Amino acid sequence: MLTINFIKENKDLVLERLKIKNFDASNILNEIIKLDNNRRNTQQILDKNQSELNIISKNIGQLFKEKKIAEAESAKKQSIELKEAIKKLSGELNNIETSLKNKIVLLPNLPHSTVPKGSNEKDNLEVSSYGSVITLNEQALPHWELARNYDLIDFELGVKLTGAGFPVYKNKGAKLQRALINFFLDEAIKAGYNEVIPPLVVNEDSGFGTGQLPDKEGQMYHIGLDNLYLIPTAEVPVTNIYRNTILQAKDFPIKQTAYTPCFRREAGSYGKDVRGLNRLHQFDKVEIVVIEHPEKSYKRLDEMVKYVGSLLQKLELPYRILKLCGGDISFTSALTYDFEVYSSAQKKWLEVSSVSNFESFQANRLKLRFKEEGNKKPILAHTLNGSALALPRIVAALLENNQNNDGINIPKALQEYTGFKIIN
RNA sequence: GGAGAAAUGGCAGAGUGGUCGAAUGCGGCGGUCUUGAAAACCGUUGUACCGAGAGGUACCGGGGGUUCGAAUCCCUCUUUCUCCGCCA
Repeated sequence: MLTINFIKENKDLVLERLKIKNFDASNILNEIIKLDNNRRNTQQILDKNQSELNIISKNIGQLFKEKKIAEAESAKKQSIELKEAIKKLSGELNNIETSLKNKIVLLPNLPHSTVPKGSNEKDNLEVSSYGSVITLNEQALPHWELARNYDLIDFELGVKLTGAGFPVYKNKGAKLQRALINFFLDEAIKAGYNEVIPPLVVNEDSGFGTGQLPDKEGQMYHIGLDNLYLIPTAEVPVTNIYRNTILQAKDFPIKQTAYTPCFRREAGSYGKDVRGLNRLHQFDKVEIVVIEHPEKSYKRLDEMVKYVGSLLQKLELPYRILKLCGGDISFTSALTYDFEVYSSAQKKWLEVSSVSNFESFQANRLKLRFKEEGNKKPILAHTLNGSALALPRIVAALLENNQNNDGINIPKALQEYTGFKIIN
Protein backbone atom coordinates (compact mmCIF):
# COMPACT_ATOMS: atom_id res chain seq x y z
CA MET A 1 0.00 0.00 0.00
CA LEU A 2 1.35 3.39 -0.98
CA THR A 3 1.02 6.12 1.62
CA ILE A 4 -1.43 8.88 0.93
CA ASN A 5 1.17 11.58 1.47
CA PHE A 6 3.50 10.02 -1.04
CA ILE A 7 0.71 9.77 -3.59
CA LYS A 8 -0.20 13.41 -3.18
CA GLU A 9 3.32 14.70 -3.34
CA ASN A 10 4.35 12.51 -6.27
CA LYS A 11 1.26 12.12 -8.34
CA ASP A 12 3.05 12.27 -11.71
CA LEU A 13 5.72 9.86 -10.63
CA VAL A 14 3.10 7.40 -9.41
CA LEU A 15 1.20 7.64 -12.68
CA GLU A 16 4.29 7.16 -14.76
CA ARG A 17 5.69 4.27 -12.74
CA LEU A 18 2.41 2.40 -12.63
CA LYS A 19 2.26 2.57 -16.42
CA ILE A 20 5.27 0.29 -16.38
CA LYS A 21 3.07 -2.21 -14.56
CA ASN A 22 0.45 -1.59 -17.25
CA PHE A 23 -1.78 0.03 -14.69
CA ASP A 24 -3.63 3.18 -15.60
CA ALA A 25 -4.04 5.07 -12.35
CA SER A 26 -5.17 8.46 -13.60
CA ASN A 27 -8.80 8.18 -12.55
CA ILE A 28 -8.24 6.41 -9.30
CA LEU A 29 -5.53 8.86 -8.29
CA ASN A 30 -7.83 11.80 -8.72
CA GLU A 31 -10.51 10.06 -6.72
CA ILE A 32 -8.05 9.31 -3.97
CA ILE A 33 -6.88 12.89 -3.73
CA LYS A 34 -10.43 14.16 -3.72
CA LEU A 35 -11.42 11.72 -1.02
CA ASP A 36 -8.44 12.70 1.07
CA ASN A 37 -9.26 16.38 0.89
CA ASN A 38 -12.77 15.51 1.86
CA ARG A 39 -11.45 13.48 4.73
CA ARG A 40 -9.39 16.37 6.05
CA ASN A 41 -12.23 18.81 5.92
CA THR A 42 -14.61 16.46 7.63
CA GLN A 43 -12.04 15.64 10.27
CA GLN A 44 -11.45 19.29 10.99
CA ILE A 45 -15.11 20.05 11.50
CA LEU A 46 -15.60 16.93 13.55
CA ASP A 47 -12.65 17.72 15.80
CA LYS A 48 -13.92 21.21 16.37
CA ASN A 49 -17.37 19.99 17.35
CA GLN A 50 -15.91 17.33 19.55
CA SER A 51 -13.73 19.87 21.29
CA GLU A 52 -16.73 22.09 21.91
CA LEU A 53 -18.69 19.18 23.33
CA ASN A 54 -15.84 18.29 25.64
CA ILE A 55 -15.76 21.81 26.99
CA ILE A 56 -19.51 21.87 27.57
CA SER A 57 -19.46 18.50 29.25
CA LYS A 58 -16.77 19.61 31.65
CA ASN A 59 -18.79 22.68 32.39
CA ILE A 60 -21.86 20.68 33.18
CA GLY A 61 -19.95 18.67 35.72
CA GLN A 62 -18.74 21.86 37.35
CA LEU A 63 -22.25 23.38 37.35
CA PHE A 64 -23.72 20.32 39.03
CA LYS A 65 -21.08 20.52 41.72
CA GLU A 66 -22.00 24.12 42.30
CA LYS A 67 -25.68 23.11 42.38
CA LYS A 68 -26.50 25.39 39.47
CA ILE A 69 -29.04 22.92 38.17
CA ALA A 70 -30.95 25.20 35.78
CA GLU A 71 -27.78 26.30 34.01
CA ALA A 72 -26.63 22.73 33.77
CA GLU A 73 -29.88 21.65 32.19
CA SER A 74 -29.74 24.32 29.52
CA ALA A 75 -26.13 23.36 28.75
CA LYS A 76 -27.33 19.81 28.34
CA LYS A 77 -29.76 20.82 25.66
CA GLN A 78 -27.01 22.57 23.79
CA SER A 79 -24.81 19.53 23.96
CA ILE A 80 -27.49 17.26 22.60
CA GLU A 81 -27.57 19.19 19.35
CA LEU A 82 -23.83 19.05 19.10
CA LYS A 83 -23.92 15.37 19.72
CA GLU A 84 -26.19 14.77 16.80
CA ALA A 85 -23.93 16.75 14.53
CA ILE A 86 -20.97 14.73 15.77
CA LYS A 87 -22.71 11.46 15.15
CA LYS A 88 -23.51 12.45 11.60
CA LEU A 89 -20.00 13.74 10.93
CA SER A 90 -18.25 10.71 12.31
CA GLY A 91 -20.47 8.51 10.19
CA GLU A 92 -19.46 10.52 7.16
CA LEU A 93 -15.81 10.42 8.09
CA ASN A 94 -16.03 6.70 8.49
CA ASN A 95 -17.52 6.27 5.04
CA ILE A 96 -14.91 8.51 3.49
CA GLU A 97 -12.08 6.65 5.18
CA THR A 98 -13.45 3.32 4.08
CA SER A 99 -13.79 4.29 0.45
CA LEU A 100 -10.38 5.93 0.56
CA LYS A 101 -8.80 2.76 1.84
CA ASN A 102 -10.69 0.63 -0.63
CA LYS A 103 -9.20 2.75 -3.41
CA ILE A 104 -5.64 2.93 -2.14
CA VAL A 105 -5.56 -0.80 -1.67
CA LEU A 106 -6.13 -1.23 -5.41
CA LEU A 107 -2.90 0.54 -6.32
CA PRO A 108 0.03 -1.80 -7.00
CA ASN A 109 3.47 -1.06 -5.65
CA LEU A 110 5.63 1.22 -7.77
CA PRO A 111 8.19 -0.70 -9.77
CA HIS A 112 11.83 0.20 -9.19
CA SER A 113 13.31 2.55 -11.80
CA THR A 114 15.29 -0.30 -13.35
CA VAL A 115 12.27 -2.52 -14.03
CA PRO A 116 12.00 -3.02 -17.78
CA LYS A 117 8.81 -2.37 -19.68
CA GLY A 118 6.92 -5.40 -20.91
CA SER A 119 3.62 -7.16 -21.02
CA ASN A 120 4.41 -10.73 -20.02
CA GLU A 121 7.14 -13.20 -19.10
CA LYS A 122 8.62 -13.03 -22.57
CA ASP A 123 9.79 -9.51 -21.84
CA ASN A 124 11.73 -10.40 -18.71
CA LEU A 125 15.36 -9.45 -18.81
CA GLU A 126 18.02 -12.13 -18.39
CA VAL A 127 20.68 -10.61 -16.16
CA SER A 128 22.98 -13.58 -15.69
CA SER A 129 23.28 -17.31 -16.01
CA TYR A 130 25.34 -20.11 -14.57
CA GLY A 131 26.38 -23.45 -15.99
CA SER A 132 25.56 -24.74 -19.41
CA VAL A 133 22.37 -26.27 -20.66
CA ILE A 134 22.59 -30.05 -20.56
CA THR A 135 21.78 -32.00 -23.70
CA LEU A 136 20.45 -35.48 -23.03
CA ASN A 137 20.07 -38.31 -25.47
CA GLU A 138 16.75 -39.16 -27.04
CA GLN A 139 15.90 -41.85 -24.48
CA ALA A 140 15.97 -39.31 -21.64
CA LEU A 141 12.74 -39.32 -19.64
CA PRO A 142 10.76 -36.47 -18.11
CA HIS A 143 10.73 -36.45 -14.33
CA TRP A 144 7.21 -37.83 -13.97
CA GLU A 145 8.25 -41.00 -15.74
CA LEU A 146 11.44 -41.25 -13.75
CA ALA A 147 9.41 -40.75 -10.59
CA ARG A 148 7.17 -43.65 -11.56
CA ASN A 149 9.95 -45.95 -12.73
CA TYR A 150 11.89 -45.55 -9.51
CA ASP A 151 8.74 -45.35 -7.34
CA LEU A 152 9.61 -41.93 -5.97
CA ILE A 153 6.41 -39.96 -6.39
CA ASP A 154 2.88 -41.23 -6.85
CA PHE A 155 0.64 -38.67 -8.52
CA GLU A 156 -2.35 -40.99 -8.95
CA LEU A 157 -2.33 -41.91 -5.28
CA GLY A 158 -2.53 -38.22 -4.43
CA VAL A 159 -5.58 -37.94 -6.67
CA LYS A 160 -7.19 -40.73 -4.70
CA LEU A 161 -6.46 -39.12 -1.36
CA THR A 162 -7.12 -35.50 -2.24
CA GLY A 163 -7.13 -34.53 -5.88
CA ALA A 164 -4.81 -33.53 -8.70
CA GLY A 165 -1.79 -31.56 -7.59
CA PHE A 166 -1.29 -33.33 -4.26
CA PRO A 167 1.39 -35.94 -4.91
CA VAL A 168 2.54 -38.61 -2.49
CA TYR A 169 6.31 -38.84 -2.10
CA LYS A 170 7.62 -42.33 -1.48
CA ASN A 171 10.82 -44.16 -0.62
CA LYS A 172 13.90 -42.36 -1.90
CA GLY A 173 11.61 -39.67 -3.27
CA ALA A 174 10.43 -38.88 0.24
CA LYS A 175 13.95 -39.01 1.59
CA LEU A 176 15.15 -36.68 -1.15
CA GLN A 177 12.42 -34.25 -0.21
CA ARG A 178 13.46 -34.28 3.43
CA ALA A 179 17.11 -33.98 2.48
CA LEU A 180 16.48 -30.87 0.41
CA ILE A 181 14.50 -29.24 3.20
CA ASN A 182 17.27 -29.85 5.71
CA PHE A 183 19.96 -28.79 3.26
CA PHE A 184 18.20 -25.51 2.51
CA LEU A 185 17.52 -24.77 6.16
CA ASP A 186 21.09 -25.52 7.22
CA GLU A 187 22.46 -23.32 4.46
CA ALA A 188 20.13 -20.48 5.43
CA ILE A 189 21.17 -20.71 9.05
CA LYS A 190 24.83 -20.65 7.98
CA ALA A 191 24.03 -17.49 6.04
CA GLY A 192 22.70 -15.82 9.17
CA TYR A 193 18.98 -16.46 8.91
CA ASN A 194 17.04 -17.45 12.02
CA GLU A 195 14.77 -20.42 11.66
CA VAL A 196 11.10 -20.20 12.55
CA ILE A 197 8.28 -22.68 12.24
CA PRO A 198 5.14 -20.62 11.68
CA PRO A 199 1.49 -21.65 11.55
CA LEU A 200 0.34 -22.99 8.18
CA VAL A 201 -3.00 -21.29 8.55
CA VAL A 202 -3.44 -17.54 8.89
CA ASN A 203 -6.19 -15.05 9.60
CA GLU A 204 -7.48 -12.23 7.43
CA ASP A 205 -5.25 -9.57 8.96
CA SER A 206 -2.14 -11.54 8.04
CA GLY A 207 -3.42 -12.09 4.53
CA PHE A 208 -3.96 -8.37 4.18
CA GLY A 209 -0.57 -7.49 5.65
CA THR A 210 1.48 -9.16 2.95
CA GLY A 211 -0.93 -8.30 0.15
CA GLN A 212 -2.76 -11.55 -0.60
CA LEU A 213 -6.02 -10.03 0.58
CA PRO A 214 -8.35 -8.50 -0.37
CA ASP A 215 -7.45 -8.90 -4.01
CA LYS A 216 -6.12 -12.40 -4.51
CA GLU A 217 -8.20 -14.53 -2.23
CA GLY A 218 -8.81 -16.90 -5.12
CA GLN A 219 -5.21 -18.02 -4.82
CA MET A 220 -5.60 -19.28 -1.28
CA TYR A 221 -7.55 -22.13 0.22
CA HIS A 222 -10.11 -20.69 2.60
CA ILE A 223 -11.35 -22.44 5.70
CA GLY A 224 -14.81 -20.93 5.82
CA LEU A 225 -15.90 -22.25 9.19
CA ASP A 226 -13.13 -20.39 10.98
CA ASN A 227 -12.41 -17.75 8.35
CA LEU A 228 -8.78 -18.79 8.04
CA TYR A 229 -6.54 -19.29 5.03
CA LEU A 230 -3.98 -21.95 4.20
CA ILE A 231 -0.71 -20.18 3.54
CA PRO A 232 0.38 -19.90 -0.12
CA THR A 233 3.93 -19.21 1.08
CA ALA A 234 5.79 -18.87 4.39
CA GLU A 235 6.20 -15.21 3.50
CA VAL A 236 2.72 -14.59 4.89
CA PRO A 237 3.08 -15.80 8.49
CA VAL A 238 6.79 -15.00 8.78
CA THR A 239 6.52 -11.38 7.60
CA ASN A 240 3.42 -10.91 9.73
CA ILE A 241 5.42 -11.76 12.83
CA TYR A 242 6.41 -8.10 12.69
CA ARG A 243 2.97 -6.72 11.92
CA ASN A 244 2.13 -3.74 14.11
CA THR A 245 5.65 -3.39 15.41
CA ILE A 246 7.97 -0.47 15.98
CA LEU A 247 11.59 -1.55 15.75
CA GLN A 248 14.81 0.27 16.54
CA ALA A 249 17.21 1.02 13.70
CA LYS A 250 19.79 -1.16 15.41
CA ASP A 251 17.51 -4.20 15.06
CA PHE A 252 18.20 -4.39 11.33
CA PRO A 253 18.58 -6.57 9.44
CA ILE A 254 16.03 -9.09 10.67
CA LYS A 255 16.74 -12.28 8.75
CA GLN A 256 14.38 -15.20 9.06
CA THR A 257 14.00 -18.50 7.31
CA ALA A 258 11.20 -21.04 7.41
CA TYR A 259 10.32 -24.33 5.85
CA THR A 260 6.62 -24.78 5.20
CA PRO A 261 4.33 -26.61 2.87
CA CYS A 262 2.59 -24.10 0.61
CA PHE A 263 -0.97 -24.35 -0.64
CA ARG A 264 -2.14 -22.75 -3.85
CA ARG A 265 -5.40 -23.15 -5.63
CA GLU A 266 -3.89 -21.97 -8.93
CA ALA A 267 -7.31 -21.70 -10.48
CA GLY A 268 -7.25 -21.58 -14.23
CA SER A 269 -3.96 -23.30 -14.93
CA TYR A 270 -4.00 -26.22 -17.31
CA GLY A 271 -2.19 -28.24 -19.93
CA LYS A 272 1.36 -29.54 -20.08
CA ASP A 273 2.61 -26.78 -17.78
CA VAL A 274 0.95 -28.53 -14.87
CA ARG A 275 2.31 -31.96 -15.70
CA GLY A 276 4.19 -33.80 -12.96
CA LEU A 277 5.85 -31.50 -10.47
CA ASN A 278 5.62 -28.39 -12.60
CA ARG A 279 2.66 -26.92 -10.78
CA LEU A 280 1.11 -28.31 -7.61
CA HIS A 281 -1.57 -27.36 -5.15
CA GLN A 282 0.65 -28.37 -2.25
CA PHE A 283 4.41 -28.12 -2.32
CA ASP A 284 7.34 -27.64 0.00
CA LYS A 285 9.42 -24.53 0.14
CA VAL A 286 12.09 -22.93 2.27
CA GLU A 287 11.68 -19.20 2.36
CA ILE A 288 13.97 -16.38 3.42
CA VAL A 289 12.42 -13.19 4.75
CA VAL A 290 14.28 -9.99 5.58
CA ILE A 291 13.23 -6.77 7.25
CA GLU A 292 15.71 -4.04 6.50
CA HIS A 293 16.46 -0.34 6.73
CA PRO A 294 15.18 1.48 3.60
CA GLU A 295 18.65 2.67 2.67
CA LYS A 296 20.05 -0.83 2.72
CA SER A 297 17.26 -2.87 1.20
CA TYR A 298 18.63 -3.03 -2.34
CA LYS A 299 22.05 -4.04 -1.14
CA ARG A 300 20.31 -6.74 0.84
CA LEU A 301 18.35 -7.82 -2.21
CA ASP A 302 21.64 -8.35 -4.06
CA GLU A 303 22.92 -10.40 -1.17
CA MET A 304 19.80 -12.57 -1.23
CA VAL A 305 20.12 -13.10 -4.98
CA LYS A 306 23.71 -14.14 -4.53
CA TYR A 307 22.69 -16.51 -1.76
CA VAL A 308 19.99 -18.22 -3.81
CA GLY A 309 22.48 -18.61 -6.66
CA SER A 310 24.92 -20.28 -4.30
CA LEU A 311 22.32 -22.92 -3.43
CA LEU A 312 21.76 -23.80 -7.06
CA GLN A 313 25.50 -23.97 -7.65
CA LYS A 314 25.89 -26.41 -4.78
CA LEU A 315 23.16 -28.50 -6.36
CA GLU A 316 25.05 -28.29 -9.67
CA LEU A 317 22.01 -27.06 -11.53
CA PRO A 318 22.35 -24.70 -14.50
CA TYR A 319 20.26 -21.61 -13.99
CA ARG A 320 19.54 -18.15 -15.24
CA ILE A 321 18.41 -15.04 -13.42
CA LEU A 322 15.70 -12.85 -14.84
CA LYS A 323 14.75 -9.36 -13.84
CA LEU A 324 10.98 -9.34 -14.13
CA CYS A 325 9.40 -6.81 -16.45
CA GLY A 326 6.53 -4.54 -15.51
CA GLY A 327 3.95 -6.93 -16.89
CA ASP A 328 5.19 -9.96 -14.97
CA ILE A 329 6.20 -8.47 -11.64
CA SER A 330 3.76 -8.98 -8.81
CA PHE A 331 1.27 -6.48 -7.42
CA THR A 332 3.26 -5.97 -4.22
CA SER A 333 6.83 -6.02 -5.52
CA ALA A 334 9.10 -3.15 -6.51
CA LEU A 335 11.82 -5.33 -7.98
CA THR A 336 11.88 -9.08 -8.50
CA TYR A 337 14.51 -11.50 -9.71
CA ASP A 338 13.34 -14.92 -10.81
CA PHE A 339 15.62 -17.93 -10.84
CA GLU A 340 14.99 -20.60 -13.43
CA VAL A 341 16.68 -23.96 -13.69
CA TYR A 342 16.90 -25.90 -16.89
CA SER A 343 14.84 -29.03 -16.95
CA SER A 344 16.67 -30.91 -19.64
CA ALA A 345 14.17 -33.62 -20.54
CA GLN A 346 11.26 -31.22 -20.72
CA LYS A 347 13.66 -28.87 -22.48
CA LYS A 348 12.42 -25.84 -20.64
CA TRP A 349 13.25 -23.42 -17.89
CA LEU A 350 11.43 -23.82 -14.60
CA GLU A 351 11.02 -21.04 -12.06
CA VAL A 352 12.41 -22.17 -8.71
CA SER A 353 12.81 -18.91 -6.87
CA SER A 354 11.51 -15.41 -6.83
CA VAL A 355 13.44 -12.83 -4.82
CA SER A 356 11.76 -9.50 -4.24
CA ASN A 357 12.08 -6.16 -2.56
CA PHE A 358 8.70 -4.83 -1.52
CA GLU A 359 10.18 -1.61 -0.18
CA SER A 360 7.60 -0.10 2.20
CA PHE A 361 4.56 -1.47 0.37
CA GLN A 362 3.95 -4.38 2.71
CA ALA A 363 5.30 -2.47 5.71
CA ASN A 364 2.61 0.15 5.28
CA ARG A 365 -0.05 -2.53 5.32
CA LEU A 366 1.63 -4.25 8.22
CA LYS A 367 2.28 -1.06 10.18
CA LEU A 368 5.86 -2.26 10.43
CA ARG A 369 8.01 0.70 11.36
CA PHE A 370 11.22 1.63 13.09
CA LYS A 371 12.64 4.51 15.03
CA GLU A 372 15.86 6.19 14.21
CA GLU A 373 17.96 8.69 16.11
CA GLY A 374 17.14 12.24 15.17
CA ASN A 375 13.71 11.22 13.93
CA LYS A 376 10.84 11.43 16.32
CA LYS A 377 8.35 9.82 13.98
CA PRO A 378 8.51 6.11 13.22
CA ILE A 379 9.51 5.31 9.61
CA LEU A 380 8.24 2.42 7.48
CA ALA A 381 10.72 -0.43 7.18
CA HIS A 382 11.43 -2.37 3.99
CA THR A 383 10.51 -6.01 3.57
CA LEU A 384 12.10 -8.54 1.25
CA ASN A 385 11.78 -12.22 0.65
CA GLY A 386 12.82 -15.02 -1.61
CA SER A 387 12.38 -18.71 -2.15
CA ALA A 388 15.44 -20.62 -1.10
CA LEU A 389 14.15 -22.77 -2.62
CA ALA A 390 10.87 -24.20 -3.88
CA LEU A 391 11.31 -27.96 -3.95
CA PRO A 392 9.20 -29.56 -6.70
CA ARG A 393 10.90 -28.05 -9.71
CA ILE A 394 14.29 -28.54 -8.11
CA VAL A 395 13.42 -32.20 -7.80
CA ALA A 396 12.20 -32.24 -11.39
CA ALA A 397 15.46 -30.77 -12.63
CA LEU A 398 17.61 -33.00 -10.42
CA LEU A 399 15.87 -36.14 -11.65
CA GLU A 400 15.95 -35.21 -15.31
CA ASN A 401 19.42 -33.68 -15.49
CA ASN A 402 21.17 -36.40 -13.51
CA GLN A 403 19.65 -39.46 -15.14
CA ASN A 404 21.88 -41.99 -16.86
CA ASN A 405 21.94 -45.67 -17.59
CA ASP A 406 22.74 -46.56 -13.97
CA GLY A 407 20.11 -44.44 -12.34
CA ILE A 408 19.89 -40.90 -11.05
CA ASN A 409 22.93 -39.34 -9.40
CA ILE A 410 22.55 -37.22 -6.29
CA PRO A 411 24.71 -34.07 -6.25
CA LYS A 412 27.59 -34.24 -3.83
CA ALA A 413 26.36 -31.49 -1.51
CA LEU A 414 23.15 -33.39 -0.92
CA GLN A 415 24.60 -36.85 -0.33
CA GLU A 416 25.21 -36.38 3.39
CA TYR A 417 21.54 -35.46 3.67
CA THR A 418 20.09 -38.25 1.55
CA GLY A 419 22.42 -40.95 2.76
CA PHE A 420 22.58 -42.34 -0.78
CA LYS A 421 24.49 -41.31 -3.88
CA ILE A 422 22.25 -42.69 -6.53
CA ILE A 423 18.64 -43.58 -7.11
CA ASN A 424 18.38 -46.89 -8.97
C1' G B 1 -16.92 -29.09 25.10
C1' G B 2 -18.74 -27.27 30.49
C1' A B 3 -17.94 -23.73 34.85
C1' G B 4 -15.49 -19.46 36.72
C1' A B 5 -11.87 -15.18 36.60
C1' A B 6 -9.46 -11.56 33.86
C1' A B 7 -7.66 -8.08 29.65
C1' U B 8 -4.99 -0.67 31.42
C1' G B 9 1.25 2.73 28.62
C1' G B 10 7.97 -1.22 27.00
C1' C B 11 6.95 -4.30 31.69
C1' A B 12 4.55 -4.60 36.59
C1' G B 13 0.31 -2.44 38.54
C1' A B 14 -3.52 1.50 40.64
C1' G B 15 -7.82 3.62 39.04
C1' U B 16 -15.90 1.72 39.37
C1' G B 17 -19.16 7.96 36.01
C1' G B 18 -16.60 14.41 35.37
C1' U B 19 -10.47 18.24 36.21
C1' C B 20 -7.79 10.61 33.70
C1' G B 21 -3.68 9.99 28.23
C1' A B 22 -4.32 7.84 32.96
C1' A B 23 -1.14 7.29 39.97
C1' U B 24 3.11 4.51 41.48
C1' G B 25 7.30 1.26 40.67
C1' C B 26 10.75 -0.82 37.11
C1' G B 27 12.97 -0.13 32.48
C1' G B 28 14.54 3.57 28.43
C1' C B 29 16.50 8.51 27.26
C1' G B 30 18.77 13.40 28.87
C1' G B 31 21.20 15.98 32.85
C1' U B 32 23.70 17.08 37.85
C1' C B 33 27.53 14.89 40.77
C1' U B 34 32.27 11.71 39.59
C1' U B 35 39.02 10.83 36.90
C1' G B 36 35.42 7.01 35.01
C1' A B 37 31.41 4.04 36.64
C1' A B 38 27.72 2.86 40.24
C1' A B 39 24.49 5.06 43.70
C1' A B 40 21.66 9.36 44.61
C1' C B 41 18.94 13.45 42.78
C1' C B 42 16.34 16.33 38.75
C1' G B 43 13.92 16.17 34.09
C1' U B 44 11.86 13.35 30.16
C1' U B 45 9.52 9.02 28.14
C1' G B 46 3.05 5.87 23.43
C1' U B 47 0.42 5.86 18.62
C1' A B 48 -2.61 7.91 14.78
C1' C B 49 -5.19 11.96 12.54
C1' C B 50 -6.18 17.47 11.77
C1' G B 51 -3.40 22.15 11.93
C1' A B 52 1.69 26.82 8.93
C1' G B 53 1.88 27.12 14.20
C1' A B 54 -0.36 27.67 18.87
C1' G B 55 -2.95 23.82 19.63
C1' G B 56 -7.01 20.27 18.82
C1' U B 57 -9.21 15.16 18.26
C1' A B 58 -9.12 9.91 19.01
C1' C B 59 -7.13 5.52 21.37
C1' C B 60 -7.25 1.80 28.70
C1' G B 61 -8.23 -6.19 24.10
C1' G B 62 -11.97 -5.46 19.25
C1' G B 63 -16.97 -3.78 17.92
C1' G B 64 -21.66 -1.65 19.46
C1' G B 65 -24.79 0.87 23.24
C1' U B 66 -26.41 4.00 27.68
C1' U B 67 -25.07 9.17 29.33
C1' C B 68 -24.37 16.18 28.66
C1' G B 69 -19.81 13.26 30.05
C1' A B 70 -17.19 6.22 30.07
C1' A B 71 -10.83 3.07 31.45
C1' U B 72 -15.09 2.98 34.92
C1' C B 73 -22.14 0.99 33.45
C1' C B 74 -24.69 -2.48 29.59
C1' C B 75 -24.43 -5.90 25.15
C1' U B 76 -21.29 -8.71 21.97
C1' C B 77 -16.86 -10.83 19.97
C1' U B 78 -11.76 -12.24 20.74
C1' U B 79 -7.82 -13.68 23.76
C1' U B 80 -5.54 -15.31 28.40
C1' C B 81 -5.71 -17.83 33.18
C1' U B 82 -7.95 -21.60 36.78
C1' C B 83 -10.97 -26.06 37.42
C1' C B 84 -13.58 -30.29 34.95
C1' G B 85 -14.02 -33.41 30.45
C1' C B 86 -11.57 -35.24 25.98
C1' C B 87 -6.90 -35.89 23.56
C1' A B 88 -1.50 -36.18 20.01
